[in-house]
Amino acid sequence: MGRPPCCDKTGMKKGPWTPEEDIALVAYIQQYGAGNWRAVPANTGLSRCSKSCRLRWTNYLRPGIKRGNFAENEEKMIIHLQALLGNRWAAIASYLPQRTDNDIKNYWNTHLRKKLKKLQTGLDGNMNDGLSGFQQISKGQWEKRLQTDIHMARQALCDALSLEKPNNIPLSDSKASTGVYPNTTRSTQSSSTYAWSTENVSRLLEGWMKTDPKRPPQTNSQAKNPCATKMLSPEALESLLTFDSSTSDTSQSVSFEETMNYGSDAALFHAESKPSLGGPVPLMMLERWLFDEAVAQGQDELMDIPLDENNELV
DNA sequence: AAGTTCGACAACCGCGAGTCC
DNA sequence: AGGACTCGCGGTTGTCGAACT
Repeated sequence: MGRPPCCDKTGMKKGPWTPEEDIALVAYIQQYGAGNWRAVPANTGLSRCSKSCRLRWTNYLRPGIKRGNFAENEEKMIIHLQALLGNRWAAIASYLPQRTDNDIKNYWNTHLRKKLKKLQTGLDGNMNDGLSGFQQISKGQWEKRLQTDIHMARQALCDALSLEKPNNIPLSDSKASTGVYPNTTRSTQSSSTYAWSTENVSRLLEGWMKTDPKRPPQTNSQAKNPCATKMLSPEALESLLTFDSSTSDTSQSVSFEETMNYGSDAALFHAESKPSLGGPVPLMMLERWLFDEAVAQGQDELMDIPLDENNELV
């Protein structure tokens, strides 16, 4: 007997999600929390596979995620982490707040891989060190890095458990609470309108997380998924349907520091999808470690990849 | 202007790990 | 102990607009 399908595929809708579907999903998760995905299609009336619902939530609707507009430091982090961890996108994403593994994976495949290939070609023309040398990390160095990685993960977990709040990093400004994240993707595509709607759903969720002073008792799933503590109000639903993208600042960019300083609720959401490290990782420490490692190996070329104002290789 | 190719991203698929009974 | 089930991850494909011919 083969493995049964995760859900009955017959009659299941595929392809891009509509705003109505998103709203239905968000409303359900607001009420019952994320989890038990198998029950989601039945309870929401969505003709979507449970896996599709989970993916949609974790990658796009979940509050606290940022999309597109990778900062220079984020780019460098991804490059280093990819060299260190390989294509373990979930692990890489755990070091980058607000970024999903899918987003990082796509960014790597569409941007960074090409850049590095280009760079590597250029370096190979000169000598056999640089990037190629960076990738030829000895076994001992890999083990050392792995040990450090584990140590840091453990440290982060201890920190997270010892703190009253999951994240003691204060909000640097009102961006997170107001949800004014930079518009990032598909600005030129027809689906950009809907991309805005998706972001708005996420924004609204963030807003509720921060403004609702009282939280009902948590169920088991809610304990794992803080988002379950809010209900979708009619006003919110209305705003979802009438969202005007012109109200958002598309030109605004978020610095790496701002990226680090996401709010506590966002951190909760973030931890939801990235539980492996027990919460936000001390990124500055990690970054410093990565930088130091590269420098120690005399392979800091990567850190000095010339980038123009658009974070493009020059 | 129409057709083709390319690029970017959303979404799907299959598999493995973990959990529950 | 082991089968059923759920979830998460990584690779891959599909879709659509932009750029090019």
